[in-house]
Amino acid sequence: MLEGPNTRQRDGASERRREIQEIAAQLFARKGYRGTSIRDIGEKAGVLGGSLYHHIKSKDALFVELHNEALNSAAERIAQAMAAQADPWEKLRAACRTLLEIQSDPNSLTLPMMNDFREVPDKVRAELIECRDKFEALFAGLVRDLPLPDDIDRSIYRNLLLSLLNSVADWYRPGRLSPQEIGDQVYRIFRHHCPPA
Amino acid sequence: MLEGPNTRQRDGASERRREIQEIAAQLFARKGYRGTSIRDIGEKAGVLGGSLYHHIKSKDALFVELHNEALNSAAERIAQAMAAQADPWEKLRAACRTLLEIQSDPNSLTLPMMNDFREVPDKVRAELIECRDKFEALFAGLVRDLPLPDDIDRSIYRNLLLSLLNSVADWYRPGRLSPQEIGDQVYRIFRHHCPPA
DNA sequence: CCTACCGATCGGTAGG
DNA sequence: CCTACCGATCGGTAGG
Repeated sequence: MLEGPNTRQRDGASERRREIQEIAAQLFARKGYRGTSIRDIGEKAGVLGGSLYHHIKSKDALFVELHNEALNSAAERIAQAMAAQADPWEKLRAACRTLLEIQSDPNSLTLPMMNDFREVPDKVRAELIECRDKFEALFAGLVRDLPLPDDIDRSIYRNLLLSLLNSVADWYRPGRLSPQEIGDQVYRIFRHHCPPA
Repeated sequence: MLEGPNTRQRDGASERRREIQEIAAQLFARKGYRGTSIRDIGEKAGVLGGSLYHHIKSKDALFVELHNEALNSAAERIAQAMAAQADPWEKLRAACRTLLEIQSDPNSLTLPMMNDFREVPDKVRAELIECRDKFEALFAGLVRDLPLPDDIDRSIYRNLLLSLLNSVADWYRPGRLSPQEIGDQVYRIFRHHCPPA
C-alpha cells in the first residue's frame, strides 16, 4: 500500500524495469510460477497488472529471462570460486559453499533457480532446460576430475549433488548453521570417497 | 476418449471412488497440484468435472488424502525393509533402495509424494507438513543410529538424505540404472563415513 | 452422472 | 500508467 515516492528518475524506464524484475524474481522464488500472477507483481510495484506490459513482453518471457539470468550469474560465481582452488576436492568444496550461499539468500535476484519444472508451460520448460544444461556442464567437469572410487557412478553422483544443492532452499532456515557451514557438510558427505590410494 | 465399459459393478460406489483416486494420484504426480484441474481428472475418468463431487469432497481434501496415504504406505514399506536388517548401515541401504523404488514407479498411487509445497494453498500445506513430520521421524531414527564422524551434523545429514531421495523423481529415467542400483549409489555416497574406529 | 450455471481469477489488450 | 474489457479457465453447486 505505502510506496516510496522518492524513486530517482534519472533513467526512469530501465531503472523501473529493473525494479519490476527484482519484484518478480522474489515472488517467483517464493510462490512459484503459477502461484505468482501478473496482478501480484503489479501490486508490489504499485501499479495495476496491465500496466506492466509496458515493461515486459509476457509472463513467460519474464520468467525465462529471470531464470536464465539467475542461472548464468550463479554459474559465473561458482566458476570463479572453483578457479581459486587447485585440488579437485577443494573445488568441490568451493562449489558447494558458493551454491549454498546463492540458494539461501532470499533477497537476491540470483536466488530463484526454481525447479518448478512441472508447473511451467511446455514451451517455457524447453527454454529452461536448455539453459540449465549449460549450468550442469559446469558440475559435470567438476565431478569428472574427482578421484572417485570405481563403484561410484559419476553421472548419478553429479545428479545427486545437484538436486541436493537445489533443494536446500526447501528446508534451509536462517539461524542455525550458516550457508557456508551447510556447504561444508555437503562437501564432507560427498568427499570421504577417496579411493584407497 | 475410449473408455472400457467392462468395468465390474460389484461394489460400484467404492470401486469407482478407488478408480478416481488412482487417476487423480497419477495426474497430481505428473502435473502437480495446480497443474491438475478437477476437469482434467474428470476427463480421464470419462465424466465431467462436476460429476466427481459425488465421490470427493473437494480438490484440497482429495489431494491431502492421496498425499498422506502415499506417505504412510511408503513409511510402512521402508520400516519393514529396515527391520529386516540389523546393521545400521544396512538399514540405511535398505531404506534408500526402498524409497528409490517407490519414487521411481510412475504408476503407483504410492508415488506422488509431491514436494510441491509452494504451489499448494496454505491450509493444505499445513496438513501436508503434519503428516510429513511423521515420515521424517523414521529417517531421524535411522540417522541417529549411524556411527557418523563427529564433524557431520546429523540434522543436516538427514535433511540432505531426504531431499535427495525425494528429488530423484525429477531426473530419474527408466533404462539406465535401476532404482535399486541408484539406491545403492546413494548408500555408497552417504556411507563411507565410518569414523576411524 | 449431466446440464447449466455461479463468482473468482487468470494473461493479455485497446485506447487513451 | 489507468479504465475497461476480452476469452479462458478454475473450483464448486443446484436441480434433476
